[in-house]
Amino acid sequence: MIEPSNQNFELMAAKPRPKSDAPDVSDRVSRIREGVTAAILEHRLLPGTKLGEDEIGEIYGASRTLVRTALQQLAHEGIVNIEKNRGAFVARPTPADAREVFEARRLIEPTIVDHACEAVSPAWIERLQQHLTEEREAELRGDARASVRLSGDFHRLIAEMSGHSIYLGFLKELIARSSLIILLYRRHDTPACGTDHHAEIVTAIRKRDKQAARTQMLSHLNEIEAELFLKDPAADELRLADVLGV
Amino acid sequence: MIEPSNQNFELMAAKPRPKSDAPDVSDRVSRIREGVTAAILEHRLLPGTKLGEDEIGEIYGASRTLVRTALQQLAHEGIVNIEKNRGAFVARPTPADAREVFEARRLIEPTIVDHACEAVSPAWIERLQQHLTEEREAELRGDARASVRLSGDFHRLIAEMSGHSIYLGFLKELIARSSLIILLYRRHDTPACGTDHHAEIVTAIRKRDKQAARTQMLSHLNEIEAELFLKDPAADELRLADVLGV
DNA sequence: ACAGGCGAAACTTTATACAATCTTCGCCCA
DNA sequence: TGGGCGAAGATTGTATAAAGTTTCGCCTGT
Repeated sequence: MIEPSNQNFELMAAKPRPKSDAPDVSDRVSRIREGVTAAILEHRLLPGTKLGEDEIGEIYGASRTLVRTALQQLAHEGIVNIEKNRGAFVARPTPADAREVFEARRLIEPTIVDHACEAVSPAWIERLQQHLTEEREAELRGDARASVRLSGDFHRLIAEMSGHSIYLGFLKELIARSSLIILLYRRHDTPACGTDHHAEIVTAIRKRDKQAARTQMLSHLNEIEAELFLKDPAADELRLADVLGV
Repeated sequence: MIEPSNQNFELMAAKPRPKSDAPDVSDRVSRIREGVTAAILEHRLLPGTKLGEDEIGEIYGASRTLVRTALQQLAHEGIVNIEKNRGAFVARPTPADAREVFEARRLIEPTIVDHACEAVSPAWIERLQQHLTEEREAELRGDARASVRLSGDFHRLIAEMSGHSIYLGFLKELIARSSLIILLYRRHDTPACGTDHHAEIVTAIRKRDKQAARTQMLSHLNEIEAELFLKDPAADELRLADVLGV
Protein backbone atom coordinates (compact mmCIF):
# COMPACT_ATOMS: atom_id res chain seq x y z
CA MET A 1 0.00 0.00 0.00
CA ILE A 2 1.24 3.40 -0.91
CA GLU A 3 0.96 6.30 1.44
CA PRO A 4 0.35 9.77 0.10
CA SER A 5 3.10 11.66 1.84
CA ASN A 6 6.27 9.92 0.82
CA GLN A 7 7.57 9.79 -2.71
CA ASN A 8 5.97 6.88 -4.48
CA PHE A 9 7.50 4.39 -6.85
CA GLU A 10 10.55 3.79 -4.71
CA LEU A 11 9.20 0.39 -3.97
CA MET A 12 12.00 -1.69 -5.28
CA ALA A 13 14.98 0.48 -4.58
CA ALA A 14 16.38 -0.72 -7.85
CA LYS A 15 17.85 2.62 -8.68
CA PRO A 16 20.59 3.97 -6.46
CA ARG A 17 19.67 7.49 -7.48
CA PRO A 18 16.33 9.27 -7.62
CA LYS A 19 14.38 8.29 -10.69
CA SER A 20 14.68 10.85 -13.42
CA ASP A 21 10.95 11.00 -13.83
CA ALA A 22 10.43 12.13 -10.28
CA PRO A 23 9.64 15.82 -9.96
CA ASP A 24 12.93 17.42 -9.02
CA VAL A 25 11.29 20.37 -7.44
CA SER A 26 14.55 22.16 -6.94
CA ASP A 27 15.42 21.75 -10.58
CA ARG A 28 15.36 25.02 -12.42
CA VAL A 29 13.90 23.54 -15.57
CA SER A 30 11.06 22.06 -13.53
CA ARG A 31 10.39 25.43 -11.94
CA ILE A 32 9.96 26.97 -15.36
CA ARG A 33 7.88 24.10 -16.65
CA GLU A 34 5.59 24.13 -13.66
CA GLY A 35 5.27 27.88 -13.73
CA VAL A 36 4.23 27.92 -17.36
CA THR A 37 2.01 24.88 -16.88
CA ALA A 38 0.23 26.55 -14.00
CA ALA A 39 -0.25 29.68 -16.05
CA ILE A 40 -1.78 27.69 -18.87
CA LEU A 41 -3.91 25.50 -16.65
CA GLU A 42 -5.20 28.48 -14.73
CA HIS A 43 -6.10 30.17 -18.00
CA ARG A 44 -3.76 33.09 -17.50
CA LEU A 45 -2.06 32.18 -20.76
CA LEU A 46 -4.56 31.81 -23.57
CA PRO A 47 -4.29 29.38 -26.48
CA GLY A 48 -2.27 30.81 -29.32
CA THR A 49 -0.16 32.99 -27.06
CA LYS A 50 3.43 33.09 -28.14
CA LEU A 51 5.94 31.93 -25.56
CA GLY A 52 9.15 33.72 -26.46
CA GLU A 53 12.29 32.20 -25.08
CA ASP A 54 13.87 35.49 -24.09
CA GLU A 55 10.68 36.65 -22.45
CA ILE A 56 10.29 33.58 -20.26
CA GLY A 57 13.98 33.40 -19.56
CA GLU A 58 14.00 36.91 -18.21
CA ILE A 59 11.02 36.20 -15.97
CA TYR A 60 12.66 33.19 -14.38
CA GLY A 61 16.19 34.52 -14.51
CA ALA A 62 17.34 31.63 -16.64
CA SER A 63 19.10 31.29 -19.95
CA ARG A 64 17.25 30.29 -23.07
CA THR A 65 18.81 26.85 -22.86
CA LEU A 66 16.74 25.99 -19.82
CA VAL A 67 13.63 27.67 -21.15
CA ARG A 68 13.93 25.68 -24.35
CA THR A 69 14.19 22.43 -22.42
CA ALA A 70 11.07 23.28 -20.46
CA LEU A 71 9.14 24.22 -23.58
CA GLN A 72 10.11 20.99 -25.28
CA GLN A 73 8.75 19.05 -22.35
CA LEU A 74 5.51 20.98 -22.52
CA ALA A 75 5.31 20.31 -26.24
CA HIS A 76 5.61 16.61 -25.53
CA GLU A 77 2.75 16.95 -23.04
CA GLY A 78 0.65 18.50 -25.74
CA ILE A 79 -0.14 21.84 -24.19
CA VAL A 80 2.43 23.76 -26.24
CA ASN A 81 3.06 23.67 -29.96
CA ILE A 82 6.55 24.31 -31.24
CA GLU A 83 6.63 25.51 -34.83
CA LYS A 84 9.96 25.27 -36.52
CA ASN A 85 11.81 28.56 -36.73
CA ARG A 86 8.81 30.36 -35.30
CA GLY A 87 8.74 29.48 -31.67
CA ALA A 88 6.46 27.99 -29.05
CA PHE A 89 2.76 28.75 -28.65
CA VAL A 90 0.12 27.70 -26.20
CA ALA A 91 -1.71 24.85 -27.91
CA ARG A 92 -5.14 25.34 -29.44
CA PRO A 93 -6.83 21.94 -29.36
CA THR A 94 -9.36 21.33 -32.13
CA PRO A 95 -12.77 19.84 -31.43
CA ALA A 96 -11.43 16.58 -32.81
CA ASP A 97 -8.56 16.72 -30.32
CA ALA A 98 -11.08 17.40 -27.58
CA ARG A 99 -13.14 14.35 -28.43
CA GLU A 100 -10.01 12.21 -28.43
CA VAL A 101 -8.92 13.51 -25.06
CA PHE A 102 -12.25 12.81 -23.44
CA GLU A 103 -12.54 9.42 -25.04
CA ALA A 104 -9.16 8.53 -23.62
CA ARG A 105 -10.15 9.81 -20.21
CA ARG A 106 -13.33 7.77 -20.27
CA LEU A 107 -11.23 4.74 -21.03
CA ILE A 108 -8.48 5.28 -18.48
CA GLU A 109 -10.00 7.00 -15.49
CA PRO A 110 -12.53 4.33 -14.53
CA THR A 111 -9.65 1.89 -14.35
CA ILE A 112 -7.60 4.34 -12.34
CA VAL A 113 -10.31 4.87 -9.78
CA ASP A 114 -10.66 1.11 -9.64
CA HIS A 115 -7.05 0.85 -8.55
CA ALA A 116 -7.55 3.70 -6.14
CA CYS A 117 -10.24 1.68 -4.37
CA GLU A 118 -7.69 -1.01 -3.72
CA ALA A 119 -5.02 1.39 -2.54
CA VAL A 120 -7.29 3.25 -0.16
CA SER A 121 -5.95 3.96 3.33
CA PRO A 122 -6.82 6.39 6.12
CA ALA A 123 -3.98 8.66 5.07
CA TRP A 124 -5.25 8.82 1.53
CA ILE A 125 -8.81 9.45 2.60
CA GLU A 126 -7.64 12.34 4.70
CA ARG A 127 -5.68 13.71 1.78
CA LEU A 128 -8.73 13.50 -0.45
CA GLN A 129 -11.00 15.12 2.09
CA GLN A 130 -8.51 17.89 2.54
CA HIS A 131 -8.52 18.41 -1.19
CA LEU A 132 -12.30 18.57 -1.33
CA THR A 133 -12.17 21.25 1.34
CA GLU A 134 -9.71 23.26 -0.68
CA GLU A 135 -11.91 22.98 -3.71
CA ARG A 136 -14.94 24.18 -1.80
CA GLU A 137 -13.03 27.10 -0.36
CA ALA A 138 -11.78 28.20 -3.74
CA GLU A 139 -15.30 27.91 -5.08
CA LEU A 140 -16.70 29.95 -2.23
CA ARG A 141 -14.31 32.83 -2.63
CA GLY A 142 -14.91 32.76 -6.38
CA ASP A 143 -11.28 32.08 -7.20
CA ALA A 144 -11.78 30.75 -10.69
CA ARG A 145 -8.11 30.15 -11.31
CA ALA A 146 -7.64 28.07 -8.22
CA SER A 147 -10.85 26.19 -9.00
CA VAL A 148 -9.67 25.21 -12.43
CA ARG A 149 -6.34 24.03 -11.11
CA LEU A 150 -7.80 22.16 -8.17
CA SER A 151 -10.39 20.29 -10.19
CA GLY A 152 -7.57 18.97 -12.33
CA ASP A 153 -5.52 18.17 -9.28
CA PHE A 154 -8.34 16.03 -7.96
CA HIS A 155 -8.10 13.66 -10.86
CA ARG A 156 -4.34 13.63 -10.68
CA LEU A 157 -4.50 12.84 -7.00
CA ILE A 158 -6.56 9.74 -7.66
CA ALA A 159 -4.08 8.67 -10.30
CA GLU A 160 -1.25 9.07 -7.81
CA MET A 161 -3.27 7.07 -5.36
CA SER A 162 -3.61 4.23 -7.83
CA GLY A 163 0.14 3.78 -7.70
CA HIS A 164 0.19 3.14 -11.43
CA SER A 165 2.93 5.38 -12.75
CA ILE A 166 2.09 4.92 -16.42
CA TYR A 167 -1.55 5.77 -15.99
CA LEU A 168 -0.44 8.74 -13.92
CA GLY A 169 1.79 9.99 -16.70
CA PHE A 170 -0.90 9.57 -19.30
CA LEU A 171 -3.50 11.24 -17.17
CA LYS A 172 -1.32 14.24 -16.40
CA GLU A 173 -1.14 14.86 -20.10
CA LEU A 174 -4.87 14.39 -20.58
CA ILE A 175 -5.73 16.71 -17.71
CA ALA A 176 -3.50 19.46 -19.02
CA ARG A 177 -5.09 19.24 -22.42
CA SER A 178 -8.56 19.09 -20.88
CA SER A 179 -7.98 22.37 -19.16
CA LEU A 180 -7.28 24.05 -22.47
CA ILE A 181 -10.26 22.36 -24.06
CA ILE A 182 -12.61 23.48 -21.34
CA LEU A 183 -11.36 27.02 -21.67
CA LEU A 184 -11.95 27.01 -25.41
CA TYR A 185 -15.20 25.17 -25.73
CA ARG A 186 -17.31 25.38 -22.62
CA ARG A 187 -20.86 26.60 -23.11
CA HIS A 188 -21.66 28.31 -19.85
CA ASP A 189 -19.67 29.62 -16.97
CA THR A 190 -20.36 26.54 -14.98
CA PRO A 191 -17.49 25.40 -12.81
CA ALA A 192 -15.11 23.18 -14.68
CA CYS A 193 -15.67 20.21 -12.38
CA GLY A 194 -18.59 19.97 -10.03
CA THR A 195 -17.23 19.48 -6.55
CA ASP A 196 -20.28 17.39 -5.75
CA HIS A 197 -19.19 14.73 -8.17
CA HIS A 198 -15.76 14.72 -6.66
CA ALA A 199 -17.22 14.20 -3.23
CA GLU A 200 -19.32 11.31 -4.46
CA ILE A 201 -16.28 9.71 -6.01
CA VAL A 202 -14.38 10.02 -2.76
CA THR A 203 -17.27 8.41 -0.94
CA ALA A 204 -17.23 5.47 -3.31
CA ILE A 205 -13.50 5.10 -2.92
CA ARG A 206 -13.76 5.16 0.83
CA LYS A 207 -16.29 2.37 0.69
CA ARG A 208 -14.00 0.49 -1.66
CA ASP A 209 -17.01 0.23 -3.95
CA LYS A 210 -15.29 -0.19 -7.27
CA GLN A 211 -18.43 -0.41 -9.33
CA ALA A 212 -19.85 2.78 -7.89
CA ALA A 213 -16.52 4.55 -8.23
CA ARG A 214 -16.23 3.64 -11.90
CA THR A 215 -19.79 4.70 -12.59
CA GLN A 216 -19.42 7.99 -10.77
CA MET A 217 -16.19 8.76 -12.56
CA LEU A 218 -17.64 7.96 -15.93
CA SER A 219 -20.73 10.07 -15.48
CA HIS A 220 -18.58 12.86 -14.12
CA LEU A 221 -16.48 12.85 -17.27
CA ASN A 222 -19.55 12.65 -19.44
CA GLU A 223 -20.99 15.64 -17.70
CA ILE A 224 -17.86 17.68 -18.25
CA GLU A 225 -17.82 16.86 -21.92
CA ALA A 226 -21.54 17.51 -22.22
CA GLU A 227 -20.93 21.07 -21.10
CA LEU A 228 -18.68 21.60 -24.09
CA PHE A 229 -19.69 22.81 -27.50
CA LEU A 230 -17.63 20.72 -29.88
CA LYS A 231 -18.98 21.65 -33.25
CA ASP A 232 -17.56 19.94 -36.24
CA PRO A 233 -15.81 22.74 -38.02
CA ALA A 234 -16.84 23.58 -41.55
CA ALA A 235 -13.13 23.54 -42.31
CA ASP A 236 -11.92 27.08 -42.87
CA GLU A 237 -14.99 28.55 -41.30
CA LEU A 238 -13.86 27.59 -37.83
CA ARG A 239 -10.35 28.57 -38.71
CA LEU A 240 -11.50 32.07 -39.39
CA ALA A 241 -13.50 32.23 -36.20
CA ASP A 242 -10.47 31.03 -34.28
CA VAL A 243 -8.16 33.59 -35.73
CA LEU A 244 -10.59 36.40 -35.13
CA GLY A 245 -11.22 35.13 -31.63
CA VAL A 246 -7.62 35.79 -30.73
CA MET B 1 -11.77 7.69 -43.44
CA ILE B 2 -8.04 7.89 -43.24
CA GLU B 3 -5.84 6.39 -45.88
CA PRO B 4 -2.49 4.92 -44.95
CA SER B 5 -0.25 6.59 -47.45
CA ASN B 6 -0.69 10.29 -46.80
CA GLN B 7 0.29 11.99 -43.58
CA ASN B 8 -2.58 11.59 -41.15
CA PHE B 9 -4.02 14.14 -38.78
CA GLU B 10 -4.10 16.88 -41.38
CA LEU B 11 -7.83 16.51 -41.41
CA MET B 12 -8.76 19.97 -40.40
CA ALA B 13 -5.99 21.98 -41.95
CA ALA B 14 -6.15 24.11 -38.85
CA LYS B 15 -2.42 24.62 -38.74
CA PRO B 16 -0.73 26.41 -41.59
CA ARG B 17 2.48 24.57 -40.80
CA PRO B 18 3.15 20.89 -40.20
CA LYS B 19 2.14 19.90 -36.73
CA SER B 20 5.09 19.73 -34.39
CA ASP B 21 4.17 16.23 -33.38
CA ALA B 22 4.47 14.96 -36.92
CA PRO B 23 7.69 13.08 -37.63
CA ASP B 24 9.93 15.64 -39.30
CA VAL B 25 12.11 13.04 -40.87
CA SER B 26 14.54 15.60 -42.18
CA ASP B 27 15.05 17.03 -38.73
CA ARG B 28 18.46 16.23 -37.38
CA VAL B 29 17.21 15.72 -33.84
CA SER B 30 14.66 13.24 -35.14
CA ARG B 31 17.32 11.36 -37.01
CA ILE B 32 19.29 10.92 -33.82
CA ARG B 33 16.23 10.01 -31.81
CA GLU B 34 15.05 7.48 -34.35
CA GLY B 35 18.49 6.02 -34.73
CA VAL B 36 18.90 5.45 -31.04
CA THR B 37 15.32 4.25 -30.70
CA ALA B 38 15.84 1.69 -33.44
CA ALA B 39 19.03 0.50 -31.79
CA ILE B 40 17.23 0.03 -28.51
CA LEU B 41 14.15 -1.58 -30.02
CA GLU B 42 16.25 -3.97 -32.04
CA HIS B 43 18.18 -4.91 -28.93
CA ARG B 44 21.49 -3.68 -30.24
CA LEU B 45 21.73 -1.39 -27.24
CA LEU B 46 21.16 -3.27 -24.01
CA PRO B 47 19.49 -1.91 -20.86
CA GLY B 48 21.94 -0.12 -18.67
CA THR B 49 24.18 0.93 -21.54
CA LYS B 50 25.52 4.40 -21.11
CA LEU B 51 24.67 6.82 -23.89
CA GLY B 52 27.44 9.41 -23.78
CA GLU B 53 26.61 12.71 -25.40
CA ASP B 54 29.96 13.13 -27.12
CA GLU B 55 29.89 9.54 -28.32
CA ILE B 56 26.50 9.83 -29.99
CA GLY B 57 27.25 13.29 -31.26
CA GLU B 58 30.32 12.04 -33.07
CA ILE B 59 28.40 9.19 -34.66
CA TYR B 60 25.75 11.46 -36.08
CA GLY B 61 28.01 14.39 -36.72
CA ALA B 62 26.01 16.64 -34.45
CA SER B 63 26.80 18.85 -31.51
CA ARG B 64 25.89 17.88 -28.01
CA THR B 65 23.00 20.32 -28.05
CA LEU B 66 21.10 18.19 -30.54
CA VAL B 67 22.05 14.92 -28.91
CA ARG B 68 20.86 16.21 -25.59
CA THR B 69 17.51 17.19 -27.06
CA ALA B 70 17.07 13.75 -28.56
CA LEU B 71 17.98 12.02 -25.32
CA GLN B 72 15.52 14.15 -23.39
CA GLN B 73 12.76 13.10 -25.75
CA LEU B 74 13.69 9.47 -25.29
CA ALA B 75 13.68 9.93 -21.54
CA HIS B 76 10.16 11.26 -21.77
CA GLU B 77 9.19 8.17 -23.76
CA GLY B 78 10.54 6.04 -20.96
CA ILE B 79 13.19 4.08 -22.81
CA VAL B 80 16.10 6.14 -21.52
CA ASN B 81 16.88 7.24 -17.99
CA ILE B 82 18.73 10.48 -17.44
CA GLU B 83 20.54 10.65 -14.13
CA LYS B 84 21.63 14.06 -13.04
CA ASN B 85 25.31 14.75 -13.61
CA ARG B 86 25.81 11.17 -14.71
CA GLY B 87 24.30 10.92 -18.11
CA ALA B 88 21.75 8.94 -20.07
CA PHE B 89 21.33 5.17 -19.90
CA VAL B 90 19.13 2.71 -21.70
CA ALA B 91 16.24 2.10 -19.31
CA ARG B 92 16.03 -1.07 -17.26
CA PRO B 93 12.34 -1.62 -16.55
CA THR B 94 11.56 -3.43 -13.33
CA PRO B 95 9.06 -6.29 -13.19
CA ALA B 96 6.63 -3.83 -11.64
CA ASP B 97 7.11 -1.52 -14.59
CA ALA B 98 6.52 -4.45 -16.90
CA ARG B 99 3.23 -5.33 -15.29
CA GLU B 100 2.10 -1.73 -15.55
CA VAL B 101 3.01 -1.55 -19.21
CA PHE B 102 1.10 -4.68 -20.09
CA GLU B 103 -1.86 -3.72 -18.02
CA ALA B 104 -2.01 -0.43 -19.89
CA ARG B 105 -1.72 -2.21 -23.21
CA ARG B 106 -4.52 -4.59 -22.30
CA LEU B 107 -6.64 -1.57 -21.53
CA ILE B 108 -5.85 0.50 -24.59
CA GLU B 109 -5.21 -1.85 -27.46
CA PRO B 110 -8.60 -3.54 -27.57
CA THR B 111 -10.12 -0.10 -27.93
CA ILE B 112 -7.62 0.81 -30.60
CA VAL B 113 -8.34 -2.26 -32.67
CA ASP B 114 -11.99 -1.45 -32.24
CA HIS B 115 -11.43 1.89 -33.92
CA ALA B 116 -9.35 0.22 -36.57
CA CYS B 117 -12.33 -1.93 -37.51
CA GLU B 118 -14.27 1.23 -38.24
CA ALA B 119 -11.47 2.84 -40.21
CA VAL B 120 -10.82 -0.18 -42.37
CA SER B 121 -10.40 0.39 -46.12
CA PRO B 122 -8.88 -1.54 -49.02
CA ALA B 123 -5.75 0.56 -48.83
CA TRP B 124 -5.29 -0.21 -45.15
CA ILE B 125 -5.92 -3.90 -45.65
CA GLU B 126 -3.24 -3.95 -48.28
CA ARG B 127 -0.86 -2.14 -45.99
CA LEU B 128 -1.50 -4.64 -43.22
CA GLN B 129 -1.08 -7.62 -45.52
CA GLN B 130 2.16 -6.19 -46.78
CA HIS B 131 3.33 -5.85 -43.22
CA LEU B 132 2.45 -9.44 -42.42
CA THR B 133 4.52 -10.49 -45.41
CA GLU B 134 7.47 -8.51 -44.17
CA GLU B 135 7.15 -10.10 -40.76
CA ARG B 136 7.08 -13.59 -42.26
CA GLU B 137 10.10 -12.87 -44.40
CA ALA B 138 12.11 -11.57 -41.47
CA GLU B 139 11.09 -14.62 -39.49
CA LEU B 140 12.10 -16.96 -42.30
CA ARG B 141 15.55 -15.54 -42.73
CA GLY B 142 16.04 -15.56 -38.98
CA ASP B 143 16.54 -11.83 -38.75
CA ALA B 144 15.80 -11.43 -35.07
CA ARG B 145 16.39 -7.70 -35.04
CA ALA B 146 13.98 -7.02 -37.85
CA SER B 147 11.45 -9.36 -36.27
CA VAL B 148 11.50 -7.50 -33.00
CA ARG B 149 11.07 -4.19 -34.71
CA LEU B 150 8.36 -5.38 -37.07
CA SER B 151 6.25 -6.99 -34.37
CA GLY B 152 6.20 -3.65 -32.61
CA ASP B 153 5.44 -1.87 -35.85
CA PHE B 154 2.39 -4.04 -36.33
CA HIS B 155 0.76 -2.72 -33.22
CA ARG B 156 1.75 0.82 -34.07
CA LEU B 157 0.27 0.42 -37.52
CA ILE B 158 -3.09 -0.48 -36.09
CA ALA B 159 -2.92 2.53 -33.83
CA GLU B 160 -2.22 4.75 -36.81
CA MET B 161 -5.11 3.13 -38.57
CA SER B 162 -7.43 3.99 -35.71
CA GLY B 163 -6.84 7.65 -36.46
CA HIS B 164 -6.70 8.38 -32.75
CA SER B 165 -3.58 10.45 -32.27
CA ILE B 166 -3.59 10.31 -28.49
CA TYR B 167 -3.89 6.56 -28.35
CA LEU B 168 -1.16 6.41 -30.96
CA GLY B 169 1.16 8.50 -28.84
CA PHE B 170 0.48 6.45 -25.74
CA LEU B 171 0.94 3.20 -27.58
CA LYS B 172 4.23 4.25 -29.13
CA GLU B 173 5.55 4.71 -25.65
CA LEU B 174 4.15 1.41 -24.44
CA ILE B 175 5.57 -0.48 -27.39
CA ALA B 176 9.01 0.94 -26.90
CA ARG B 177 8.99 -0.06 -23.27
CA SER B 178 7.60 -3.47 -24.12
CA SER B 179 10.53 -4.15 -26.35
CA LEU B 180 12.92 -3.58 -23.48
CA ILE B 181 10.79 -5.66 -21.16
CA ILE B 182 10.66 -8.58 -23.54
CA LEU B 183 14.40 -8.45 -23.93
CA LEU B 184 14.93 -8.51 -20.18
CA TYR B 185 12.34 -10.97 -19.03
CA ARG B 186 11.38 -13.46 -21.69
CA ARG B 187 11.63 -17.09 -20.75
CA HIS B 188 12.40 -18.80 -24.03
CA ASP B 189 13.66 -17.72 -27.37
CA THR B 190 10.19 -17.68 -28.77
CA PRO B 191 9.54 -14.91 -31.25
CA ALA B 192 8.47 -11.73 -29.55
CA CYS B 193 5.08 -11.66 -31.26
CA GLY B 194 3.58 -14.64 -32.98
CA THR B 195 2.86 -13.67 -36.55
CA ASP B 196 -0.09 -16.01 -36.49
CA HIS B 197 -1.84 -13.85 -33.97
CA HIS B 198 -1.18 -10.83 -36.06
CA ALA B 199 -2.71 -12.50 -39.08
CA GLU B 200 -5.79 -13.41 -37.08
CA ILE B 201 -6.16 -9.86 -35.91
CA VAL B 202 -5.94 -8.59 -39.46
CA THR B 203 -8.59 -11.05 -40.49
CA ALA B 204 -10.92 -9.82 -37.79
CA ILE B 205 -10.29 -6.22 -38.80
CA ARG B 206 -10.99 -7.01 -42.42
CA LYS B 207 -14.32 -8.51 -41.43
CA ARG B 208 -15.00 -5.45 -39.30
CA ASP B 209 -15.68 -7.90 -36.52
CA LYS B 210 -14.98 -5.72 -33.51
CA GLN B 211 -15.71 -8.34 -30.93
CA ALA B 212 -13.35 -10.85 -32.50
CA ALA B 213 -10.69 -8.22 -33.00
CA ARG B 214 -10.79 -7.18 -29.36
CA THR B 215 -10.65 -10.75 -28.19
CA GLN B 216 -7.78 -11.65 -30.48
CA MET B 217 -5.81 -8.61 -29.43
CA LEU B 218 -6.36 -9.28 -25.77
CA SER B 219 -5.32 -12.90 -25.93
CA HIS B 220 -2.34 -11.91 -28.03
CA LEU B 221 -1.18 -9.51 -25.34
CA ASN B 222 -1.84 -12.04 -22.64
CA GLU B 223 0.25 -14.56 -24.48
CA ILE B 224 3.16 -12.16 -24.80
CA GLU B 225 3.06 -11.41 -21.11
CA ALA B 226 2.69 -15.06 -20.24
CA GLU B 227 6.00 -15.72 -21.92
CA LEU B 228 7.69 -13.36 -19.51
CA PHE B 229 9.19 -14.23 -16.19
CA LEU B 230 8.24 -11.34 -13.97
CA LYS B 231 9.34 -12.48 -10.57
CA ASP B 232 8.92 -10.14 -7.70
CA PRO B 233 12.49 -9.30 -6.94
CA ALA B 234 13.85 -10.02 -3.51
CA ALA B 235 15.13 -6.47 -3.78
CA ASP B 236 18.86 -6.51 -4.26
CA GLU B 237 18.89 -10.16 -5.27
CA LEU B 238 17.46 -9.42 -8.69
CA ARG B 239 19.62 -6.35 -8.96
CA LEU B 240 22.68 -8.49 -8.60
CA ALA B 241 21.51 -10.94 -11.23
CA ASP B 242 20.81 -8.05 -13.55
CA VAL B 243 24.19 -6.49 -13.13
CA LEU B 244 25.99 -9.75 -13.68
CA GLY B 245 23.80 -10.45 -16.68
CA VAL B 246 25.07 -7.35 -18.39
C1' DA C 1 -2.63 54.20 -55.36
C1' DC C 2 -1.00 49.67 -55.18
C1' DA C 3 1.80 45.55 -56.04
C1' DG C 4 6.21 43.62 -55.58
C1' DG C 5 10.71 43.24 -53.83
C1' DC C 6 14.57 44.52 -51.06
C1' DG C 7 16.55 44.83 -46.42
C1' DA C 8 16.88 45.23 -41.57
C1' DA C 9 15.32 43.50 -37.14
C1' DA C 10 13.84 39.82 -34.20
C1' DC C 11 13.76 35.32 -33.24
C1' DT C 12 14.93 30.55 -33.36
C1' DT C 13 18.44 27.04 -34.23
C1' DT C 14 22.95 25.28 -33.68
C1' DA C 15 27.62 25.33 -32.04
C1' DT C 16 31.06 26.34 -28.78
C1' DA C 17 33.02 27.79 -24.45
C1' DC C 18 32.91 27.78 -19.53
C1' DA C 19 31.50 26.04 -14.91
C1' DA C 20 30.05 22.44 -11.84
C1' DT C 21 29.95 17.76 -10.65
C1' DC C 22 31.15 13.11 -10.54
C1' DT C 23 34.44 9.28 -11.24
C1' DT C 24 38.81 7.33 -11.06
C1' DC C 25 43.19 6.33 -9.63
C1' DG C 26 47.11 6.84 -6.86
C1' DC C 27 48.99 7.77 -2.47
C1' DC C 28 49.24 7.76 2.35
C1' DC C 29 48.26 6.05 6.79
C1' DA C 30 46.49 2.80 10.17
C1' DT D 1 47.11 -5.21 3.33
C1' DG D 2 42.86 -2.58 3.49
C1' DG D 3 40.57 1.72 3.67
C1' DG D 4 40.19 6.59 3.23
C1' DC D 5 41.64 11.01 1.43
C1' DG D 6 42.68 13.96 -2.55
C1' DA D 7 43.94 15.53 -7.00
C1' DA D 8 43.48 14.72 -12.02
C1' DG D 9 40.53 13.50 -15.72
C1' DA D 10 36.20 13.04 -17.81
C1' DT D 11 31.40 14.10 -18.33
C1' DT D 12 27.43 16.68 -17.77
C1' DG D 13 24.96 21.29 -16.86
C1' DT D 14 24.60 26.08 -18.19
C1' DA D 15 25.51 30.26 -20.64
C1' DT D 16 26.83 32.76 -24.51
C1' DA D 17 28.00 33.54 -29.18
C1' DA D 18 27.51 32.56 -34.18
C1' DA D 19 24.42 31.13 -38.06
C1' DG D 20 20.10 30.70 -40.35
C1' DT D 21 15.16 31.78 -40.98
C1' DT D 22 11.15 34.38 -40.78
C1' DT D 23 8.68 38.61 -40.51
C1' DC D 24 7.60 43.18 -41.25
C1' DG D 25 8.35 47.73 -42.83
C1' DC D 26 9.80 50.64 -46.42
C1' DC D 27 10.85 51.87 -50.83
C1' DT D 28 10.53 51.78 -55.66
C1' DG D 29 8.27 51.13 -60.07
C1' DT D 30 4.22 50.81 -62.66
